[in-house]
Amino acid sequence: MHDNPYRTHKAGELRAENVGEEVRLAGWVGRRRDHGGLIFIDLRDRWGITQVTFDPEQQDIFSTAEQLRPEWSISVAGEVVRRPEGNENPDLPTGEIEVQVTDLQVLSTSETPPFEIGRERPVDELLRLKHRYLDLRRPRMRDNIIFRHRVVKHIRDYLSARDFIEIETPLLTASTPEGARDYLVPSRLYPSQFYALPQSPQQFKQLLMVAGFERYFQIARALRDEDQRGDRQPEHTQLDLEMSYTTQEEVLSLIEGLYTEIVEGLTEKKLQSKPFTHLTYAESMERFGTDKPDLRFGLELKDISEMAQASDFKVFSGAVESGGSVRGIRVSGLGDLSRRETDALTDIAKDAGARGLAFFQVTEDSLSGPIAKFFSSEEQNSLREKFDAQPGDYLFFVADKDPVVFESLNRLRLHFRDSLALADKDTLALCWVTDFPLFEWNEDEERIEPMHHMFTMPREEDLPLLYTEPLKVIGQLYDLVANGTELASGSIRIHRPELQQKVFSLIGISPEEAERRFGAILQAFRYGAPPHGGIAPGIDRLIMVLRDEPNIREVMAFPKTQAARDEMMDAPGPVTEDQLKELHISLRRAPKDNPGNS
RNA sequence: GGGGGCGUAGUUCAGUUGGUUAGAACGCCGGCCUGUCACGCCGGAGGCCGCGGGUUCGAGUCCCGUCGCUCCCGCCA
Repeated sequence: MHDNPYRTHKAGELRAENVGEEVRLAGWVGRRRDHGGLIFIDLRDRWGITQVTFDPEQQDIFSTAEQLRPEWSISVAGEVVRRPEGNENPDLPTGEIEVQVTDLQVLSTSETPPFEIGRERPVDELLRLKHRYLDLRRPRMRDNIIFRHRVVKHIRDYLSARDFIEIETPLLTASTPEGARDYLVPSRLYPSQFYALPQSPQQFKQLLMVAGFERYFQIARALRDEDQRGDRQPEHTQLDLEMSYTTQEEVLSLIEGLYTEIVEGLTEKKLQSKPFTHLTYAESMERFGTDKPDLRFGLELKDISEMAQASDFKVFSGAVESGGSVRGIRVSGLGDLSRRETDALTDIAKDAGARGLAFFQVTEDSLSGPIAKFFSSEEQNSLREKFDAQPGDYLFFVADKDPVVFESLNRLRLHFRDSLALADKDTLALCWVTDFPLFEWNEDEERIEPMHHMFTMPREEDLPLLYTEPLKVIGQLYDLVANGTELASGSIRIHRPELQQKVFSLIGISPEEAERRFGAILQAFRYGAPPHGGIAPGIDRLIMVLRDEPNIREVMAFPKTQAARDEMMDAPGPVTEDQLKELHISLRRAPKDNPGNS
């Protein structure tokens, strides 16, 4: 084996036991401390930092060292020496030693970077993205990307050890107008026709089950042409997974084992519950007002509809009589709220569609607040008991249709989580939410639509309901939720063509349309399709949660801006006339100049 | 598509009721310094106040427009 001309060791690995060794290191100049007669450089590579020293007795080297500037790429050779007594740096793994440089090679110089690499401070997002290669040198980003690799490697090992095989599915495929907007790719060979980039490999993985691979996974890119969020990018990565002859319980325990290993093996976080909590959709809504509850803290919803209906407060009784409900939460530790503060809380409820927010403050022997006068002392006492309320607590209520009540109380609950710091950030509350309804009612279009996707298998015992009350059918659907973030979503699939046809007809897809849009999968199911099911955990969100990152960009090497631009490569951008001609495309208007700051 | 926040030195920010020459810290450049590790000390350079228009004797500051970044709603089976 040839000796590497640049280095013999990594900058993070030298320790006291290496003292006396002749080593060579390569990396970037980090902070430099020039004392005139002695120069210290923090040499940084992917693995860490080693302090190297330059002594004026080596004249040539010393005068070169005086020229060194941050982010120059250098290689140095020298002896590992123990630092003088009292000069160790306990903050550095390599802090007991340093390298006395006897040879210095400048491999390349650097302009002054647009932002400091070694200092953790906020930098304008656009500047970071334009110089992503520099942003990625910063320890936070470097560690996130390396951590991500370790998680993905663990996933591959875990699944490979259980007979799963990784199979790639196409990036160029057919458009499926249902769901998110597709990214389209024009076809050169077929004028006026387009490929679509996959929103997920859903149909391919089911076809792989028909093909007999039994256990498939893929670290797959999924693309959706929709507007961004803090946890949504145009392309994201999911662990796509599917099994034949399986059950919901089997899928859940497979993923639970994987996530337990990842959390316990790769992070400092602790799991709130092992095994993970299981909630039905109905229970999750009832207790938390959402199907992705943060279980690290209380503030659970309670239903007081019965009492509210009998009360003199028309807002309450009216809501129940028109088919809605009245629910509330108890919050401690708020002190005395000012008008401004209660208004702000009311705005949170209103943003979620509520018409207002009713509240009481609990006193020594009753309730106080603007609406307390509508409630008899018996009613006030029963409210206090229902919520186990102590003096000083606040009770907040929303009266409306159920979806509005749930959404507004959910938002209030999350607001108090953050404002009162109720959730321990080192705890990971992983939770399965199951038994989702198969369908939901679309108010706008006045039709039934699938809650998850149209290939989901109903519960066996609910099959008859498909013909009588389809909205009551529970699907074999499951989500994995971590601290209020949805991490994964999956289902047992339909594998019998006639059942699939029934579901299509319920959601208004004719046999002809079904054949046209889902022909391959329907046809495949006629050839002895095995029962199968799977799940698709999002990788980016998992890394976000495990690294406490507030934004998905922090866990992706090359993300796009909120406006879906790649500011480094300057994409999207115009193409040449020739390219357009080959694609049989003529533009209605010339492309805008690329946006800039001027 | 809608709403909020932001845009001032290379970077992060401050900038009073509109008022003379737009500041700080870090970074950068130069000098001094042999045990620093956020090294220290001295000195210096660096500004189309995002862009365009308006109000005004006078605009970083007020108004209108526009561009960009960002957060949220819609959207995302």
